[in-house]
Amino acid sequence: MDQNSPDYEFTNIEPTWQKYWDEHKTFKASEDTSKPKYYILDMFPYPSGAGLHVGHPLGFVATDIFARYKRMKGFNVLHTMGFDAFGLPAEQYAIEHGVHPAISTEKNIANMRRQLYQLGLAHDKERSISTTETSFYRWTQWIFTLLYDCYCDPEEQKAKPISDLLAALEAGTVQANTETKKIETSAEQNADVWNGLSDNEKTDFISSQRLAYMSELPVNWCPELGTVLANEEVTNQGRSERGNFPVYKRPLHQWMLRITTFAERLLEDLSLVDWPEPIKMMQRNWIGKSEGTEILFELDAIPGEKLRVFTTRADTLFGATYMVLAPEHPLLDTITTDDQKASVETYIASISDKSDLERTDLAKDKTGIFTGNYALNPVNGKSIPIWVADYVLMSYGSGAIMAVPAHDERDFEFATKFDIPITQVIEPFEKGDAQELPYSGEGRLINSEGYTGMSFKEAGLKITQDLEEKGCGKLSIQYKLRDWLFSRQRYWGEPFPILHGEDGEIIPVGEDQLPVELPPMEDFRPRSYSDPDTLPTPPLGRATEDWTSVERDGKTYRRELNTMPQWAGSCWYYLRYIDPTNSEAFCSPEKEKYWMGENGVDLYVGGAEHAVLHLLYARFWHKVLYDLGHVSTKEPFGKLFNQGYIQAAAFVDERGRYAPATEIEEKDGDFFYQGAKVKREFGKMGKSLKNSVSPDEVCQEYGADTLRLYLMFLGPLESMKPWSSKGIEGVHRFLRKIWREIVAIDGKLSSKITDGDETDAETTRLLQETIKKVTEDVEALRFNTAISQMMIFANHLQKVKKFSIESVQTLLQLLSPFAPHMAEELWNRLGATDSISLSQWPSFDPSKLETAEVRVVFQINGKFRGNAMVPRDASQEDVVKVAQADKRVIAHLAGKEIRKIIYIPGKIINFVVG
RNA sequence: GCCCGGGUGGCGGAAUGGUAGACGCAGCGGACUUAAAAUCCGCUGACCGCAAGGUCGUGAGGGUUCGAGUCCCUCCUCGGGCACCA
Repeated sequence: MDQNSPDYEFTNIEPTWQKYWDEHKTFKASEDTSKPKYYILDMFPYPSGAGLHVGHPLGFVATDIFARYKRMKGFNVLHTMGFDAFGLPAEQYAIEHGVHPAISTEKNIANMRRQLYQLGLAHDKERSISTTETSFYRWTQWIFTLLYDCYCDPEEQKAKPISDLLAALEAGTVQANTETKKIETSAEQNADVWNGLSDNEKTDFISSQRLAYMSELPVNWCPELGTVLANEEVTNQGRSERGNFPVYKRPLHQWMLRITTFAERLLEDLSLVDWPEPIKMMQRNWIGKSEGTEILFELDAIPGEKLRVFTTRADTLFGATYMVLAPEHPLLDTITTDDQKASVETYIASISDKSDLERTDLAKDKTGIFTGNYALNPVNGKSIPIWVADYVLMSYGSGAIMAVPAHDERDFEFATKFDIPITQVIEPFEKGDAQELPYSGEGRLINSEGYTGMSFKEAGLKITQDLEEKGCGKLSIQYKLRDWLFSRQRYWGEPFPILHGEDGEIIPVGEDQLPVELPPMEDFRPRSYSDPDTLPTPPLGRATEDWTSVERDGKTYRRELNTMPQWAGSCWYYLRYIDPTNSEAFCSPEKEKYWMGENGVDLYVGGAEHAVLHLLYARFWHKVLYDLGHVSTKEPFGKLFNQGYIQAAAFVDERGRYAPATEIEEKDGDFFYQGAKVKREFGKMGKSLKNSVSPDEVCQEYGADTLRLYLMFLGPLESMKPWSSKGIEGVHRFLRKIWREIVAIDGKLSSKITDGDETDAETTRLLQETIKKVTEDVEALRFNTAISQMMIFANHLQKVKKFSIESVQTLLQLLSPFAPHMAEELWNRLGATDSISLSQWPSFDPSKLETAEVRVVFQINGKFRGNAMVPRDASQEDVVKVAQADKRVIAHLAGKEIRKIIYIPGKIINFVVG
């Protein structure tokens, strides 16, 4: 394709209109309450050093089209884009390129802004922000102090200020249980317990309730990255998502966010949002709610001490033939008998050396050892041996289980290996169903004394009830979700607004002292280690004394040296778009109410890779802000849409190396690089597969309008599809076709255009159909079929001799969200003085869609045998007559008896024959 | 292993239970041109047939229905998620 085609000069047109929109602030969003609002959002992009490839704009173009459409439909649209520029990827890029992240980040943002600009996106540029700006992260820090100053009220399941808790404790309306670290409510008011506590105990208890807290817990320590990572940032191979380095569990003192207290609401409120079902499912699985029974087992040799387990199958209690403790279980030492002490210690040592990877994936074989001690089954007093095994996890339930080998695959495997008895207590309802053990299905109880014969469901409830009466059991709910590890030992992140006193006192930096700015540091690199036993050292520890040390009321404090993780900024950026320059608040309440409306963000588009991480974290923060009255919706993102990835062909040679996709020659279905045969595969576009296609190249060669159109024409937005530069000619031809129908070779308007109403009936009908189809398709984000329909109409215009200016103006309006530059240019040449982007979306007249005649298909036994035009309101009799006069129908009916006739007016007439 | 989402021409993909393959790419033939590019017209699922037309055809096999790519059951296969969560 020659970019200097004499007719359609997109190289001039596109920059002209981009400048026009800029200068006229065409897409500036303001709080115009006379119009309904529409808030459309793209997932927060990270400004990669590699720049965009054509896969990135897929979602950006989709939201742009939809936003432009909504604007033309009369909505006040908020659509902008900022940059998630803090975090590991940005910092790793800086390290790899030997640049300071502040510099590389700024450069990468500038490049990305340029790339986005040339796509003609209708963003409100004045609302663009970056998480690395102090005016932004001061509010990230502010929200952190809110989390620090809050607890979750167990009754109301609601975040409230710590001062409320203190007041309640002092008034005695709630009690502090210092054992379980739980807030308990009791009938009578009693402040004695609280008043009896020492100051330290009080502080400890309060800390144990804060939504942001410090804790020493086994965390994911990645020595090579020099930082700890959240569970979500560790692959199931036990390596870091970024860099694929080994990760070790180490108990370290870290900041955590108590997201677990919101587990139930995060689960429940999924019903409030319009999200793809698979994403909701992933969140449900991640939260992992499980209803069951908590059972207390007395210990044979240790009176008074009890072992707490959680089970979802209380009905199988009579089948519990052994117990298992997690290796980290606090009672393990107490329980282990003297003769077993040595072997247990050897066992613990053998597994503590293992990484998570070895403990889970590779260790298919169960390991464990007997502790020497026994527990008593509360239903029958039988003693049950207690083992320790690493297949039980300390982090779930109580870190101990009752093992029922007959009805649990894992327990069965373990029992078989260690010769532990297996007692069947459930048999299938239908005898003859899978009798083989382990059987984990439904059934009725056997070998269970008084419960024998009951259905498993009934028995589960009854046993739980009976245990509860005896005080050794109760219904219980467990979640897989863990608290969120929130600190990183890295430089490029938001500093914590926290000060540490010499005596261990922790105080937040006051609101008037925010932001705590990241100190400029030459040496920002993390210390990385190959020895997993080294402790992390945050780079901020090397900042100058005047930053790390702070005076408050005559006391010296040390700043928190960790930084926040990547996810912090993306938890609330959508609220800042609403009021990006506010220096008094993160967002003004009035603007928040207007733009968030009833359901929050009206459309949120992004990849499915954020299904649990970002979306769960952001929902959590939003709920806290909601509880504290800072936002007005329960959920941040009312509707979510996942766009599919764009894949591209990549070519591997014999030695497994990737050859540049641009230099591949194809011959008879085989592919060659420099004469050598290579194999084709498909993968995510990127540097490593050497198959990136930059939007810059495509824009230069075909223009942004063509790229936008092609990205949308490739296939359904939600599905994964391969990029091929071949097909792009098609949509480019379509645009040029429209151009030529409107502009003659001499640059004047085409002589085919007539003034006044459309005179051609078919053009009128097809235009109506096109308005209808495009409107419905855009509304449902089916951009590919909307484009097809416009192609059909353009092909029609080409065939007719004349068409009205009005018809073609309407077409341009339909086209304008997709190819805005060309649409503006032609709209302008047709005489308009205002932007097409501000014109009103065409509506269709259903009555004009109806034709006097309709095509009815003839079928014999459901098989197509012909068709004919009949009057729209033709009766069955009339249609039968027409059909029976058809040659093919006659042939197929010959000698057969008509048993039945099915007539669907305007569609088919079907003869059922014998 | 469990839970989702797919499988339709040479390719990307269209089809409220009602003509499978819209639209586009690629391919073939033609027009225009000194020639090319661009553009336009025609053909293009497979097989049989001069044609009219017929038979088959949406991963495989069964079923429901007058009629199934579409609904139900079983299986194969690709992609994604979770994975000792008691």
